[in-house]
Amino acid sequence: MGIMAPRRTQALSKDVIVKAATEILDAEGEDALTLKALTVRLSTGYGAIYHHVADRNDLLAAATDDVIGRIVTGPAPEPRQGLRGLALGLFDAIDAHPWVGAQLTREPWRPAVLDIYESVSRHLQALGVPERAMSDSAGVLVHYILGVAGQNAANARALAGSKTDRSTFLAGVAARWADLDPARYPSLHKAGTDLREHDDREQFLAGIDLILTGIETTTASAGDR
Amino acid sequence: MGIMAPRRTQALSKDVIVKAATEILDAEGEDALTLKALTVRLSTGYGAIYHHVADRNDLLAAATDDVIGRIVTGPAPEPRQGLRGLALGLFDAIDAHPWVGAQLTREPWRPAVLDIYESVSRHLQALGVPERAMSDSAGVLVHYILGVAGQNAANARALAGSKTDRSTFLAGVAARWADLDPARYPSLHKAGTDLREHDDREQFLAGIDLILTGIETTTASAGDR
DNA sequence: ACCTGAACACCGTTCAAGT
DNA sequence: ACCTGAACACCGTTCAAGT
Repeated sequence: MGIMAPRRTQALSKDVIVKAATEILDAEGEDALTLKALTVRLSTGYGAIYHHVADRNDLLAAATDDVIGRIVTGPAPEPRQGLRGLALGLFDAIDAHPWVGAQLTREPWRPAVLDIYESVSRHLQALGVPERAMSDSAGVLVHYILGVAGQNAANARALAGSKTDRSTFLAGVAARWADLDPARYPSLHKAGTDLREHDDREQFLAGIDLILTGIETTTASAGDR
Repeated sequence: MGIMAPRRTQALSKDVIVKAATEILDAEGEDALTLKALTVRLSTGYGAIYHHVADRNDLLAAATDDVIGRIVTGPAPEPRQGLRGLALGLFDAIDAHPWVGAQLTREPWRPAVLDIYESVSRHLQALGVPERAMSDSAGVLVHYILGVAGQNAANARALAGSKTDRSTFLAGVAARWADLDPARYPSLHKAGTDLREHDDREQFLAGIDLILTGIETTTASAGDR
């Protein structure tokens, strides 16, 4: 309740800024993260932020690295379960912070994606995938994970406006598929009518399993190439 | 060479606008597509464009639907080759128009992604994938394709600024991986030193094959579930 | 070194006015 | 119906000036 202009009590730092940005992103979505909103939340000026952070994109990337860095794990006792655990951890993190999904596909050379690739590679190694098959195997898994991440981000963006929750949203997608012209989209039309309940977390894991089976089958039968 | 203000000779239409937008996107990248740039290129005003098009995003989506709609194919004589052909067609299209890759992950309920999903489903059906495995199988393939699409878009964005071409860019990525701290990123470090020449088109196809093998192995051994 | 905030150079979108 | 372009409401970023 002083009379003077309220100077910040907590010293500004990149960490503090990234944390504030993360809170805005989680609460209000990607578009809500404006420099203006940050200055208000941190009761500071634009220059103070730019003193610690290169630009808005640097901020998004740093926040993404933070989230992913917490998920990525070392090798687990049982390799296949370890890989499934890593995949689910990433899925849940991206589900909780959908803006991460968008950012991952935007700057794939930043630590976040490197951490994912590295962690996937280690699990594959523990699984006994031979050296020569590593790059293709890790590649397909990482691309799949990033693909799902992007979809989750898109869904969240669509969800942000409306008031519907996730399961009714997915049911709405199924309903829209069912409404599609059966002549042009026969498979989707059928899928839409079949697919009343759609658990995309389970489907994500089913995809991981399909890919792992493909890797195992291929490397087991190609010992003599 | 008339004296009067040069009224447009060609009538404006959504098609004409989308075509102009595509040319700008291909030539100068995603950021270059501004409404201002469009009015200049079409020698018209903002309102004329908004009369045919809902907003900038509608424009990007329509351009994406155009590109993808030309690629998507019906079933081929040999199903597995047909699927590989579809995948390669999509890869090449996204390689030629990287902004498409970004847009696909942004609005997955638009015709572009529906067409991809539908086409993948048909090929899988021709391949003999049973009904109950369709949604997981098509899902993993589509997510993988969209993941690669997103990466291509990101690479193109990074490439846009610099003058390097694609192969030297990918070599640069490998070099950066090799430079990574071997303690924190042992797998990536090793991959970077190994991976001198990296053909991502070939790796994309290898991923498709791994997934197809996984689908075939899984559905073949699960006849009794 | 760290911070402030007015100013700058851009956006997408609207809308009263024209043909 | 179709088009024009000034005006509006926003952006991210810079920078001279302060402490």
